[in-house]
Amino acid sequence: MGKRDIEIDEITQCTECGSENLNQDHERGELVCDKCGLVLDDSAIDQGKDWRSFDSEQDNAKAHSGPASTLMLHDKGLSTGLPFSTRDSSGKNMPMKNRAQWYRMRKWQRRIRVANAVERNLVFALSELDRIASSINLPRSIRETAVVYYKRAIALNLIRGRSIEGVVAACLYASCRKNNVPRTLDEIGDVSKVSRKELGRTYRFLVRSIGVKLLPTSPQDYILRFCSELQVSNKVIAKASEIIKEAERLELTSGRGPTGVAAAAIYIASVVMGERRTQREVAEIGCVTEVTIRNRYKELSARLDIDVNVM
DNA sequence: AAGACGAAAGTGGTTGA
DNA sequence: TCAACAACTTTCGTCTT
Repeated sequence: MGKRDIEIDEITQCTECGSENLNQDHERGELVCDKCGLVLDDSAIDQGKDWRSFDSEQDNAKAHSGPASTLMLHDKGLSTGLPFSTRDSSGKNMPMKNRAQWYRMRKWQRRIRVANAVERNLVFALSELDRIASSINLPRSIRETAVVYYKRAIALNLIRGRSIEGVVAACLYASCRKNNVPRTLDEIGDVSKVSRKELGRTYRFLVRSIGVKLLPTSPQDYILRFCSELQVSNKVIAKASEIIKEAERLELTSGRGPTGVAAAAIYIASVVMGERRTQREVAEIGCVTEVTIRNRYKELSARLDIDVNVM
């Protein structure tokens, strides 16, 4: 019941994004924003004395002792290794019989440490995964698929030589695509700690290695999300997906970036249904440029006999 | 003034020799 | 490994509403 608890309770809103979904991570002593991942308070550790004291003399004597254990080391900095030696603790030569036992103990000690390393990797990866997933509001099922991929990646020893963050982000990206709720590489790259480029590289390596079959993304998969961000009516959504269907039938989508096609379809639909959004608005949400929207929508309107000017 | 349009040059990734 | 290539972006000037 230190005074820190009280101070933490006073922070109710993220200073960065204003979200009130704050998450107290007692293990790491951090107060974290669920939405953007900002650490609002990283010192939520009770820094008071370890024991109660009953008078001022004891108070001084019983102040903090030694560094706090830390999760940054897999064994919290507390483990002990067994040295390779043929002598015992008093410096005498060890009898043969004991050496074998000593050797076995060393072996198990090593194995336990390895197991801890894997576990620590996983703990770190899962927290990173949760951070990314919650900051872009990915549902639980997506996270679970991503965890499955990640565990497969560990089993295949793919992590070595790559960053944990990178592999985690790649797993999430793959999981999104697998579940037909695609996020773009940019969207995931923005909230993860790795560059878009590295994310793409890791992702390609990942799907090849763990053998997940991923179909190319359809623009259709983006319609709902983009539309809801644009706040257009259901009529526009229906129209947009109708356009996409036609476009796919006429093979106007192959080789084109799905986000560009989706954005153009939404733009056309918004104009046709009388709920015009500017190219810039749609472009921003679709993570493409206005030029791309223009190019796509010229192709689409030409082939689909939609005259945008008549309305 | 804001949005739409289009030309031109630049960028990053894929493909095939 | 390298060059060719298509898609896409960036930038900027012009036209339209």
